[in-house]
Amino acid sequence: MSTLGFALLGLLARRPATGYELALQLRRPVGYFWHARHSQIYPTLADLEFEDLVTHEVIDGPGPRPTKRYRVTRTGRAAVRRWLRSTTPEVDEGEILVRVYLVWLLPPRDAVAMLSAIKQHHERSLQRYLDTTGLRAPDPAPSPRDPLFGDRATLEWGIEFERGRIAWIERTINDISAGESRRPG
Amino acid sequence: MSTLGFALLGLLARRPATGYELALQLRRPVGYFWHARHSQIYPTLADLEFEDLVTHEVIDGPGPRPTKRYRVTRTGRAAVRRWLRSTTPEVDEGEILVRVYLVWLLPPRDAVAMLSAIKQHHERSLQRYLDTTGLRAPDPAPSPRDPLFGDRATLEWGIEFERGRIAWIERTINDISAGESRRPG
DNA sequence: GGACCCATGTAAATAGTTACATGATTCT
DNA sequence: AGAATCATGTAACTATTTACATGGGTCC
Repeated sequence: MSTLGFALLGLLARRPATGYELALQLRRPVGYFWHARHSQIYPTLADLEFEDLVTHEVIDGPGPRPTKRYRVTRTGRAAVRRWLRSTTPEVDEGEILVRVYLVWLLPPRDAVAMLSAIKQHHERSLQRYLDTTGLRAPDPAPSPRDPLFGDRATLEWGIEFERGRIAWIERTINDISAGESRRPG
Repeated sequence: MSTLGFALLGLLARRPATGYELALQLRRPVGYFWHARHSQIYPTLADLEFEDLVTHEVIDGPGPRPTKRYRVTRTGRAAVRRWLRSTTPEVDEGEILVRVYLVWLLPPRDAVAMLSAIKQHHERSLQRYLDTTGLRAPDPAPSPRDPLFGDRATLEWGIEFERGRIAWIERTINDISAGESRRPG
């Protein structure tokens, strides 16, 4: 199952919605750069329904076709949670934001475990970048007409990106701990 | 023409190379997260050759098929430069790193212009995120079992990402200016 | 003998974008 | 009258990944 499928299940776990409403929510991404269009969403909803992860009821609405309100099934809810708990050593970039967006579906302990796994992934990437010696802080600095200028600039971005990610994940983990201690469950 | 096509032209502008060598260079991305596999690279090289942007000579090497060393043509060089100079209001994310990687192909003035256009794009995105009120610093902080927790966390990431990008582009622009004044062209 | 590197390709599948198609209602 | 919003779908295309296929040379 695709990331989009889980994203839709997660959104439907908040409240039932039509495909159109889901498309609106995924149009401008909450959280950088994960989005989807209606042309991807409608077929995916049909797939989810085929697998009994969602159901729909027809409600009245405009348009030449019936308006469908989808809701996630018990199986569907379990499927997202199972996916969120399954940690893989290599985490796909597109997937990460969706996982964090759905972090509220897990009990705090599992949520922290998932975030830690993602953090480790970024720590490995950062280390790889830092190990790329010879390119960082070369002396003299490469001229802006030298190919090395491009190498160095993009490498610096990679390092900054990974550091930002790691810091953000650490803050999110802390927020979970703080929230958990405030209302112990 | 695809981003990959321009990436290959840019790499070949450094030095002639075989498809295999290009694949090695694009396998682990110099600069976060732009990469390509050989199965995409070989057909793209054929396309580039069809459009007279690259040529090849057969050299000896292993393997059941002839080993080809590609080099960029004069037309090809002009095509990358034209692409780099063409600024569009919306810049595709995947494209940005490739553009910066190839920034050395442009005279400093044009390079700065391109980077400024990309910076503006990120400034607009940042503003959109900052305008998403109600989600930032809500009081009380959302519980980690509340969907709003996911909303807030991913929004914070978006803001951080855009700020990091803008700072990085500004530094790169400064580096170009510094490099240019050191060796005036 | 088996794994790995060199080297080039194709095929099949998934993911994602853009464009086509329909039609009522509400706003300007 | 024209545009925008609600609402659902399909078709065609591009981008990307994974797997298949071949075969020599080197290293263990």
